[in-house]
Formats: sequence, C-alpha cells, structure tokens
Amino acid sequence: MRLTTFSDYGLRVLMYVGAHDDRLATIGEIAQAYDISENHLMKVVHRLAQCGYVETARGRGGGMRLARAPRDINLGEVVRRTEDRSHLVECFDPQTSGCRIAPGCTLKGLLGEAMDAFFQVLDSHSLADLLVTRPKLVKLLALPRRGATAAPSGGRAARGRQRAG
Amino acid sequence: MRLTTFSDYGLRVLMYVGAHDDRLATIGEIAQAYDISENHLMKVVHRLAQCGYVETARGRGGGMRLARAPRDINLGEVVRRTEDRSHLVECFDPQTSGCRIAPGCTLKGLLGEAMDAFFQVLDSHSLADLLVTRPKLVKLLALPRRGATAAPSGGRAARGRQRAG
DNA sequence: GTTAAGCTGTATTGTGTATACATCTTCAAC
DNA sequence: GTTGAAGATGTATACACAATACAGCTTAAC
Ligand code: SF4
Ligand code: SF4
Repeated sequence: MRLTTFSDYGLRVLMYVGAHDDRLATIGEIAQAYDISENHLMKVVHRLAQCGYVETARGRGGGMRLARAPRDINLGEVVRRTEDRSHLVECFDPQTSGCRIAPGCTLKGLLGEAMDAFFQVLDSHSLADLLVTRPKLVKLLALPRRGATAAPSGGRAARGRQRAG
Repeated sequence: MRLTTFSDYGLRVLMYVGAHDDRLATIGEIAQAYDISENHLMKVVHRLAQCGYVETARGRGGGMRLARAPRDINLGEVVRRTEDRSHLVECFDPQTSGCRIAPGCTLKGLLGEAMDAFFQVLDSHSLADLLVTRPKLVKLLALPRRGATAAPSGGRAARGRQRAG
C-alpha cells in the first residue's frame, strides 16, 4: 500500500506554488527546493496543468501559478487524478480480472469500502488545509541544499550549450 | 495505491482453508484452485503460519488448517502483517525520509489519517465475514480450470524426477 | 536573434514484486 | 527402513512499472 511519488510530487508542487502565490514559480526552482528530478517534475506539472490546477506560462519570465483558490483544490481529487493505476487488487481492474472467486468474493466489496474511507478523508480537505503552516513551509523550502551554489551538476543548467558540442 | 498480490493471496488462502475446514488443504491444491504460482503461494502460506493464522503439517497426508476460529482472524491485522512495505510516501519511512518539508508538512498527518480510516474498515471485519458466501466459494473453487486434467505443465508435479535427470 | 522558460516524446535506469528453480527436511504409509 | 508426498528454505531470474535522463521543439520576453 503506497502512493506513487508522482502523486506526492504533485501535492508538493501545489504546496510550493500555493505558498508562493505572489509570483510565478518555475519548475527548476521547485525541483531545486525539494532536491528532486527536474525532468520528472516537469511531467508532474504538465499533469497538474491538464487537470486545471495550475496555469503555466512559457517563455522567458514564465512559470506557473495556481489556477484556482487553494480552498477549491480538493486533495482527494488531486490524488485520484495523479494516481492512475488505482486498483487495489486485480479484480478491481475489469481488464485483468482473472480471480476465480470474484463473483462470490465478499472481500472485494470490503476493500472497496476501505478505499472509499481512505479517500473520504482526503476528500474532506483542500490545499488550503496544507497551507496553514505556510510560513514554516516557506522557510523550509528556502533552506540551502547540497550543491546549491556549487556546480550545477546536471539538470538542465547546461542546456543549449550541448547543441554546439 | 495498491496492495501486493502477496497480501491478496494470503487472504485467498485463508478463505480457501476456512471454506474447507473439514480436512487439511495442501498448497498444491490451493494453487490449482486459484490457478496461481505454487511456489509463490508456498511463501505466502509460510508467512501465514508464522503469524499463527494457519497450522501446517509436513509429510505425506500433510497440509494446513486454520489455527484459530475465523471470527478471531482480523482482516486488518492480516493485511498489515502481509504487506510489509506499508509506507504510503517516503516520509513515513524513518530511513528514507528525505523530504525537505517533512517537519512542517500537514499532508503527512492527513495521509496518516486516511490510512487509518482504510484499516479501520478492515479492522472491523474478520475472516468469518468473508465466509458468509461459503457455499458459493466452494463451488467456484471447484470449477475445472485450464489444463485441469491434462498435462501438469510445470508446477511441482514432476518433482523428484528431475533429480535423476 | 538570443535566451529562458515550458512542451513533448523516447530511452534508460532502478526498484520491488512475482515467479521459478533447487535442495533440504519431515512424516506417514507401505 | 525405504519411499514418496508434503512443507521449509534459500537463491536466482523475470517482469512490471515507476522514476529518471536525454534530446529536441516551441513560445515569449528582452
Ligand atoms: S480474492 Fe476477492 S478481492 Fe482478491 S482478487 Fe479475488 S475477488 Fe478480488
Ligand atoms: S510532502 Fe509531506 S507527505 Fe509528501 S513526503 Fe514530504 S512530508 Fe511526506
């Protein structure tokens, strides 16, 4: 029982952007703040944009901001839409359903109930609830990280140069 | 968000054994009934025995039976003890905790709540609840499966022969 | 027209689960 | 007391999928 880091990254992005709503935030900046892969994060952001949680702006000076008020971003919905393979066991997926006792299995319904209970908790909260500790978040996200001022060490810092090589 | 099939197999075994409590059930028999890997199932059964859910008997005429009454086998407990990597996100594991905002993250607690809600549903049910459809289960498990009477096709059917080869 | 940003698609890596294989141990039947 | 059917155990492989990396394109500000 675990969520994909994809989903967690999605929520992290929303927290970051929500905590810095005075300006546009870039993917590179967020990746550095959390010290995670910029490339992966780009796909996460893309998904968030698809779902209408953030608005992105291309080009110089671009970045992203929340497309809705934090209060209107439901956490259960976010997780549901970032976690695509959300079938607890094989019988939950009509395609894979090969379990022989599925027609008479009480467990199936029970697991469904449990999952509902899980999401009910998330459904009753919004991004706004994650921002109550906003000052603390801002502070934690601003802390220096390994290699902060040193060599860029990968990422896309050296992009554009490579074309010449 | 998904459970390991290891856990699901564990529950399947308990249902099988619980539905056939008039005799000992063998691993091979259960593997055939569900049409799943006998080798994998062996490890599952081993774990169930470790946890004290089933009693196993080696040797000819051996097999397994429930070590407790179905009413005393709690489903939440079973899942918790068969699902070992049960940290929803990285910060739930003290070892891996590398998330920079963990000290000020409200999401962490929220996910914990959601997980509790999930298990609360399972905690309030026992194996006995899965056996209410017992006649149906017995019938489904007895249905012929592909290759039932034909060639054994692997498994451990031909074991012992191989030593000679 | 150069540069900083996001967009897109593909390829590679990595992790963890599921499965297979091989061998050993036990026990009951014969 | 030998044999064979069962479980016990350890290792190795296969597979699925998530995570990451790479490469190039597009857009917009300066
Ligand atoms: S045992 Fe029940 S819950 Fe598990 S896969 Fe089969 S039908 Fe689904
Ligand atoms: S963002 Fe919060 S929930 Fe996710 S890993 Fe970090 S501390 Fe845990």
